[in-house]
Amino acid sequence: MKLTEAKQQFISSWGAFGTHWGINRTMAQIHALLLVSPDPLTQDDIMQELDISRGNTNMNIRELINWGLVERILLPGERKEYFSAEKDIWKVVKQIVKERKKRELEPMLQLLDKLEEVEGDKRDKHVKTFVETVSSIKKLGKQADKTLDVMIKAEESWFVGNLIKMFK
Amino acid sequence: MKLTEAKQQFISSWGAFGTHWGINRTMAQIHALLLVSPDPLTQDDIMQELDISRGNTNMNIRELINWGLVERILLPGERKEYFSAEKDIWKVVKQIVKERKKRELEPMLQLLDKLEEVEGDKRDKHVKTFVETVSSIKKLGKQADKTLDVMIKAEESWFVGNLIKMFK
DNA sequence: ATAAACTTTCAATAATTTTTGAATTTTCGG
DNA sequence: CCGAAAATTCAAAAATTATTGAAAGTTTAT
Repeated sequence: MKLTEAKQQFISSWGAFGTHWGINRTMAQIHALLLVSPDPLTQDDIMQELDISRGNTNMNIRELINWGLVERILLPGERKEYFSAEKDIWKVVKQIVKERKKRELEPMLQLLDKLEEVEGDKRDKHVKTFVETVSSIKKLGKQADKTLDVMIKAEESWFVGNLIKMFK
Repeated sequence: MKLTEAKQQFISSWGAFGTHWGINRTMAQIHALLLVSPDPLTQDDIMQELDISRGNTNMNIRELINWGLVERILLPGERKEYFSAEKDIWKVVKQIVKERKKRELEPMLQLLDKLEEVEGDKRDKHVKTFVETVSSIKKLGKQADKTLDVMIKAEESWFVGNLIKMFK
């Protein structure tokens, strides 16, 4: 397979992958393109490669920057902004985990804390099932939260090493 | 907070949560409703509680059954089908992990295997960056795949116990 | 201060996804 | 086997989400 074709496939399937994870196709595609580009690209480069509009490109680059996955690079003597993606995949994964934890897991745990305190007689099976369900989700969620905290701080080698030990 | 309100909030936020994970709102809401219902519900019960159409209800129940999160229950002497969700959250998580691994991670790893073999001179920085990116994603993906396999087979107590040890 | 180069915004439009509900098919007690 | 009850299908409609592109805003070199 030629590089051009391989690149296309990578970008397109990274995009499809993204949509299964609540990330929009274009954002994932821009990320993929930057991941396999040896040098930083401009907004125009990206527009051209992916054949998308200026506004769309701009919006999604900004979103990638918000997620901490892409950085803006200013080359001395150049007017244009360049963009480059973090290439260390472990860092990328940690960054994504960190953001999703903050945006999704933490608010969910807060809500569950509130919901657990529902009024009503625990002998009523509706109340009982509700509280039990909420509590058990909360319990697992809290554990996940702690685990992810450790992961976010960990070096890849340390983390993988420990996982391997665990499975022996 | 009253049970009715708490239930509403739980269902609605579980639905919103789902949409961040590529699951449609209604499917997640039906799941949430069944999770907090002490007894199995019929299609009509679900339609009524969530105020959605028959077709929609049917489609999403079937999808939940495909995911292995809900089971069909036939009560003796009853014509109607009843539905019930697995209440053990650890089992639910394992089931979701299992399905997503099969549907998303495994195909991605297969693709990366192919893309890694791209033709071209490794001294060309475009080729080099492409191969390096693909390889490092593949490496991490394979590790994740193994870890998830262990998790899928594990008992909650064993798994959590080991995680705690790891963080000491 | 100006103008060219570049970035950002956002209302309109397009594409995609979800939902509806009526029609069809299946199931099962009698 | 019949008929009513329940389940399923699917084309059309609605809702949601993504994309465009032109206009407005910024920045920088001179």
